[in-house]
Amino acid sequence: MNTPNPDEPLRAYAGFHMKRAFHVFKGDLDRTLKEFDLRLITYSALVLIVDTPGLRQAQLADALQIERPNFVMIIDELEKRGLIFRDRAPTDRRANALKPTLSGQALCKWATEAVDGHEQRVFGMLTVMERQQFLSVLAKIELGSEKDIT
Amino acid sequence: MNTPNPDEPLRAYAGFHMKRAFHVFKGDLDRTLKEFDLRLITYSALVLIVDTPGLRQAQLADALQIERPNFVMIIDELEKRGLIFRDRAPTDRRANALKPTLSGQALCKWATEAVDGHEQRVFGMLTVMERQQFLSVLAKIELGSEKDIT
DNA sequence: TATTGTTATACTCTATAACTATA
DNA sequence: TATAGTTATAGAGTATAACAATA
Repeated sequence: MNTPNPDEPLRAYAGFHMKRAFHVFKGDLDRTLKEFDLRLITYSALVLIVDTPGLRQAQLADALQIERPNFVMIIDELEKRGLIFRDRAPTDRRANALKPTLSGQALCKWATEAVDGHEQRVFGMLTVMERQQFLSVLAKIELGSEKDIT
Repeated sequence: MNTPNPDEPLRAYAGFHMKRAFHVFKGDLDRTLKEFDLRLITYSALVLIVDTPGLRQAQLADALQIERPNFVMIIDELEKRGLIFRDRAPTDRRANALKPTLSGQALCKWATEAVDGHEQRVFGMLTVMERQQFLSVLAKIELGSEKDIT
């Protein structure tokens, strides 16, 4: 503890490196999505609406792990651009069924191709097996939180 | 793209899972550090000052990858609590040499023990090899950003 | 009474311009 | 003139309380 080592200036604790790696990753992803005037959160919402149309806002916000009030602005943004629209849910007049427009589906497809390119850039130096194992560890960490909520 | 699959509601692109895993990870780490009235960034700064005392603020901010203006408040916070102090650099009266106090060293040690426990919790379900490979991939992603700055 | 979407708000984190004192 | 630390500020991202419409 009290013997600084110039060869190892940063103590190797995971939280620090996880933050830095996420920062690098997000930087490249943000640059990639900026071409389409999307952010990580708006792209995530668009993908989800394209893949599973008809869900209500609360369900989407829950899937994206963001608070409902913050989701309103995100949906506003996508709707103003004509990428998705709020449809009245037939069974519950309080709820909005979120659905993609044709141009929303098209943009989602183009952006996803660019995101594939981004993943090639960021994961390019990894073997296929390293990449799979990395994603599997991410999934395990995500699930780890659920066991805490006892 | 247009065929939603209820079994796979979330398309598996890495950025989304990286964000969620980081969120879970940071949540547990924040809860751990709260015991010591520390945040990830103040803990990181304290560790760095304890391990390599005498560095100036710009060097620390650079190592922590945060902007110099934002680092001032962090140092203020640690100094007010008597965990570190700003010493005048002998060769340059503009610069501050950052050094830990005895109580700063003690708190760093206790907090680090708690952080070790946090890593056991979050990585507990991984094998030693999975954990090593995960950290090695994080390091590779971090380094990936340096090759972009050509 | 509870829930959906919404508004307003506040707090953290991050990024940039500009000042001061030294070099 | 350039740099170290600082101040002020603005923009994201995130979290909570409270309201109207509906269940």
